Amino acid sequence: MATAASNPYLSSNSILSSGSIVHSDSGGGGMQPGSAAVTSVSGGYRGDPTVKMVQSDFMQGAMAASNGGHMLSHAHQWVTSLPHAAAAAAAAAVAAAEAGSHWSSSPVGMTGSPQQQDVKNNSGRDDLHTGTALHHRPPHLGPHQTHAGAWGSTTAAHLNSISGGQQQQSLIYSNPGGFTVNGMLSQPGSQSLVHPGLVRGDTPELDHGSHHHHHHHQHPHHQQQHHGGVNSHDQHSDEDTPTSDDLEQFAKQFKQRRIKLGFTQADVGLALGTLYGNVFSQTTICRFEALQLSFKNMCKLKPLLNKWLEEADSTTGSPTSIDKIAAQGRKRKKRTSIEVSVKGALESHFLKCPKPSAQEITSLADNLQLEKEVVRVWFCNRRQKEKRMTPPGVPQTPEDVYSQVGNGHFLVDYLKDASLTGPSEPTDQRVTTSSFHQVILAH
DNA sequence: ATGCATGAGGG
DNA sequence: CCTCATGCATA
Repeated sequence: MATAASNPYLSSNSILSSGSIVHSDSGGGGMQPGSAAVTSVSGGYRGDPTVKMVQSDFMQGAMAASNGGHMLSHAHQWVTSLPHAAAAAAAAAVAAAEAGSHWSSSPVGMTGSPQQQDVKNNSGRDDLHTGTALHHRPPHLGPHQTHAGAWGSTTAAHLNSISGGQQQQSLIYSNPGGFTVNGMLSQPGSQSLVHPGLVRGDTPELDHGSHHHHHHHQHPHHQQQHHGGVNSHDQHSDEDTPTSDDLEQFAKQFKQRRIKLGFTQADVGLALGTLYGNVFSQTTICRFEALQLSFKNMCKLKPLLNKWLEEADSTTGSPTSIDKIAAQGRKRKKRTSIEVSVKGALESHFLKCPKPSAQEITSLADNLQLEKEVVRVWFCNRRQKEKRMTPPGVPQTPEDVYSQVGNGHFLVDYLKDASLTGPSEPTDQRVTTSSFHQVILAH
C-alpha cells in the first residue's frame, strides 16, 4: 500500500524548498513542537520534529493580522504538483483495493472494519483515465434499467442544479443505457421497505432556505410535519418535498437495505457517480444516513440515493465498468490535531461568541498558538455542526420525532434570535439535549 | 464515524 | 469573511 498510498507532498520538496521553515522560536506566530497542536503527517509522524517544523510554517496569522485580515496569499506549501505517475499508481491501487475489500463487507458487520477501501481519489472528475474495470462482484447479468421518468426529469435536473451551487459536476460518465450498480444479489423478501416512488413532476420547493440568516420562515405550505406519532400517511418517500420525518425514515431504510445488499457507504458513493456523474465519498453517505447534513442537503441527496436503491435491487447484477477517478491536484494541508485542552478553550469561546471577529480570531489564535486559519476554520466547522439536523448529544430514538422535526430551522432561528435579541445571557446558550427539547416544545 | 480542510458563491 | 456542501485523513 505504501506505493500508491504515499502522499505526494511527502516526497515533493517544494515544501522544503520554500525555505519558510518556522522555528519554534518564531515568537507568537509559530507553534511549538508538542504544544497546542500538531499536524499529523500520513503514517503518524506526530513525533517527528523534523517534519513537523517544516509543515507548520504558515505564518499567515502574522500577515493577516498586520494587513487587516486579508490574506490572499495562501501558503502553497502543501499545494504541490500532481504527478501523473501517481495518478496511475493510485488507480491501480484502487482497483486492487476494490477487488480485495469489496466482498469483505458483511452485512451488519461493516462497523467493525476500520475503514473501507479508501481510495485516494478526489473530486476532480475531468480527466478520468479509467481503464481498469474490475470491481463488482457478482457475475449476474441483467441489462436492467430504471424507469426513465421515475422521479421526474424535472426534479432531477432541478435538484442537481440547485443546492447552493458549487457543484462543478460534469457528467463524467453517464451512460443511460447500460449502467448498473455494482451487481449484488438481491434476495427477495428482504427488501420491502422502499417503494419505487415514481411520481409526479411536482415542483420541489425544497429550497425553503432552511438555514441562512434570520427570518423565521416556518415553512411555506405544503404538506409538512405531520409526525406526532399517529398518521395515516407518512412514510412514503416523496420525491418532492420531504419532511424531516420522511428524511429520517428514508435514511434508515436506506441504510438497512444498503447493508443487506452488501454495499459499503463508499460503494454507494461511487455508484452514484457512475449513475449520475455525482460521486460522493463515504463521508457523505455516512452523514446522510446519520442525518448529519443540513435539511436542504438531505433533500438534495435523497432522490439520488433513492434511485440508487431502486437500481441496486432491481439490477440483478451486472458490471459497472466505471472506476474511480484519480485526480489529485491540490494537496491538502495536513490535518491539524488540536489538543483537548485547546479544544476546550475554543469551545468556551464558541459558547460566548459563535462568531468571533477576525481580530478576535487572530488574538485567540495567538493565545492558543494556533494559526489563525485553523481557528477560523474551527469556528466555521463548529457553526456548521450546530446546524446539522441531529443535534449533538441528542439521542435520536425512533420516538424522538421532535428532535428531527426541530432540527436546523428551529434551532437556528432560536439561536439567531437569542444572540440578536440580547447577548445578555452569559449562560451558555448552547443547545443541549434538554434545552433543545425545551425549545422545540416551547414552540 | 468524525475532525479539520478546501472551494464555490455571496456579500 | 461567511456559509455550505463535501471529502481526505484519522482515531
